[in-house]
Amino acid sequence: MQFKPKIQEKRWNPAWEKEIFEWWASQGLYRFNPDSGKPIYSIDTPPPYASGRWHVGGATHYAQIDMIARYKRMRGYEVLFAFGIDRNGLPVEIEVEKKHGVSAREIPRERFLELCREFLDEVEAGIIATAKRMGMSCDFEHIYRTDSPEYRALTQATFIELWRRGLVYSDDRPTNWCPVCGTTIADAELEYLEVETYLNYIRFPLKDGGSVTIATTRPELLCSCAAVIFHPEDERYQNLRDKTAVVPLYEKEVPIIPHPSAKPEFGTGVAMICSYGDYTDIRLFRELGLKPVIVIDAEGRMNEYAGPYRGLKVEEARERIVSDLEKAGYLVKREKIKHKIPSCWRSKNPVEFISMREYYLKQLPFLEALRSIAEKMVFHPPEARQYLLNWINSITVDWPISRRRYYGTEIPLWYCARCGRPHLPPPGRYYQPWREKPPFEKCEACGFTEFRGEERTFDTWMDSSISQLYILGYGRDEKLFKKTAPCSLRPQGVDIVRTWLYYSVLRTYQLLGSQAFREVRISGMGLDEHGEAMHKSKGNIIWPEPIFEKLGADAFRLWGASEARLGSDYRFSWERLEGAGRFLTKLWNVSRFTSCFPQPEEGYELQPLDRMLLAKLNRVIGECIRGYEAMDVFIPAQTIRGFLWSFFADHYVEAVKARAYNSEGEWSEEAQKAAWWTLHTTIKTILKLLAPICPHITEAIWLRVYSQKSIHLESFPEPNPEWESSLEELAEAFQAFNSAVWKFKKDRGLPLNAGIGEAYAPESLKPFQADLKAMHKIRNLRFGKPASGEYSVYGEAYLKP
RNA sequence: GGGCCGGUGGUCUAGAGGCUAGGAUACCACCCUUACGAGGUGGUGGUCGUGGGUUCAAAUCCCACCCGGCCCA
Repeated sequence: MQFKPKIQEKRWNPAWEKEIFEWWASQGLYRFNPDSGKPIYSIDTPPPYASGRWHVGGATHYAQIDMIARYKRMRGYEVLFAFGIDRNGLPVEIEVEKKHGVSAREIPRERFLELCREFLDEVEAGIIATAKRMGMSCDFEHIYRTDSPEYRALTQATFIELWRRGLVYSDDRPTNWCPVCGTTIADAELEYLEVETYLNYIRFPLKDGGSVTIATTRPELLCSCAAVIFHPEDERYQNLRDKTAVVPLYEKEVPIIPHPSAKPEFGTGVAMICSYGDYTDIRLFRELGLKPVIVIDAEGRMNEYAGPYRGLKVEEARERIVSDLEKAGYLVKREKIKHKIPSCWRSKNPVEFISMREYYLKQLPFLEALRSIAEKMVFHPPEARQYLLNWINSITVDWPISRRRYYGTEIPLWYCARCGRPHLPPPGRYYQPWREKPPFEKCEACGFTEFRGEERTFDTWMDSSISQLYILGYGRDEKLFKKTAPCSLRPQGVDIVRTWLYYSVLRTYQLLGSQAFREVRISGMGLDEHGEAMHKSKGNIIWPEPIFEKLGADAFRLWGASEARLGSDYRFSWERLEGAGRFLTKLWNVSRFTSCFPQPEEGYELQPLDRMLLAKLNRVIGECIRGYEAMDVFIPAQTIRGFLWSFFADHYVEAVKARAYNSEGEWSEEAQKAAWWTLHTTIKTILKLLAPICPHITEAIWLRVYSQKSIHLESFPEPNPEWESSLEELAEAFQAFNSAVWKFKKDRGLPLNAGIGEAYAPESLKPFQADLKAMHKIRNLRFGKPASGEYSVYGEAYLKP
């Protein structure tokens, strides 16, 4: 009998991946059908931010999410695997300003928005192309964009709802303000940069005589000093208790208070509390009930409270006041120090804490409820929950949601031009108050008929934090929303737990009183070869496209799955990527070998060797399910690789070859067919187990050998109780015996296909007698230990040439 | 400064009290075997970050420290 492989090509060619993707697309394989009757599994895929392409870390992240989606589909779910593009926010504005050399504040707003849109379209196209090239199975026919009128209308509608419920307020508050960017900065956007500055030692006279020296890096804030603190256990200053200090130059009396926030080792151990030099100041003003005086304006200049320094920039005022203090004899000394100051993440400029009227969304009243929701959601890995809890526990102020920016969702408000009363439009459509006429006739308070449109936009997290509500149809398709909420899965990186995850959980609770997600998957960060995060500014970004060209998307995906346990950071490595590529070659060839043989449906009689393999295969199936259910694709990737390569190919296939070919007719037809059946059953199972991770190559093999229909329409394998067998326990002894024989031949300089005269194998391997004999070409195969004679001994194997 | 995570052959990774610390990759040697040389087989290579402690027994638990990462202040 002649055996010809159905798979003709000797190697897997990654270039075929594109055709396979097209074939899927032409069938609409991944189209979401809410009416299929299957249970719905919804995935709130992170909408990638369209300011730049994906690097390998980003691409890996999305590839892993795709594996989960494909697994869930094979488990019988109707998977809502959304794909959106996040297009709101500051980074896009910065890129556009750079690219066109314009300033958003200086060109007409309409024109600026247009430039942003052009830029976003370009970047978006690149991201989508990459997503498709990776074989992602999201619904590309329904991509959403966070800057679309539909999306922004929903953001605005949710704001209107929260406003009506009294959760939005505007307030004078110390706000992180970047004088360079001219915008408020959310706490989440601050960066702490180390800078060199002077620490100034300033003598404060005491009201009852004597003096105390304080140390400060912000002498220009002297005019806003409201208290002086020392550490309660600092023995040097116990005599200061209940004393009053006099602020130099301003002659203002302030209390001296013992407080643990004072660091005895910093400066003199005595500090002044001003409004506002840093977060400690803000906290203490609140805690001690002090009255703040704001002395810096929006341009970063001193105001009238600074007296003679009015109109000066902060840095100028600092130099001037230091020299004035020196002249007046208050400056004790100056020291150069390095310290970390809160800075604008964009301009790297120190932020000032100034008072601005901004909109806030209440979050403090919800923290307790959010903690209990965090406990209810299932986290993968479980310890990732702590990231969210830590963040919730550290929140002390409400969320500032208004931004003085341009490319974002507009705050839907108009103000009466006479009395200033804010008016909300009805929810439903997208409003741009800065360019539109208000949808009302006259002020409900004073009856005036002219209005001023709000010019500010929302913090972009106001948009992003409703992505899952948007994809589930909230406010747009109530029928769908009823079916799908809460969202099944939020997959995201660990770096945005405190923003995206937290805000989503908060907003959903505020709007619906319920939990946003059933499950949350938190993955680690993709790092470069040296274990460092990839940043444009560092110049260490690795792009995935050359990898797709050279090794293909499947090799990349397999690498991305095999690199680290869920939650751990993973490093890029070409070496290891190539290793993944070699595994695909192995898979291809072992499938090619199997494809030589017919696929019997009956008339086969499983041999012990076959039953051992199937029992092990059961174990592999169980392990893969366990891994996918834990959302940790590392587990199936490693399990499949180890089984297919180190056991199936190296041991089972080598052993069963003789029986499968049966060229001497030594085996019965039933035994030969059993080899064929087992080979095909194993390959089919492995292909399905691996299909979520390597969707292209498994499809290519599937279509060549097993079916006209896509493998991705198959059900995921389940362990088969009939395959359970105690023969599985013999696997190790079987491998050990094979290794012994191979080593024996190697030691004697014999080729592996050389014959052996006589061999003793462990008694337990007797069931495999015929296969072992043929596999190693042993003329006399016995079991147990030889009574006498000269043998080479390898463990439990006794061998004679 | 705080929290969390990590440190295992040259490189990467598994192991969460008890088999000879498993695997990948690289390296070396051998084998051109009726799927695969982009193969196969075998092998060299480890003070499990450092120092203490608990235990009959520690890579694993505890303490301190060092290094790296992420997040926060």
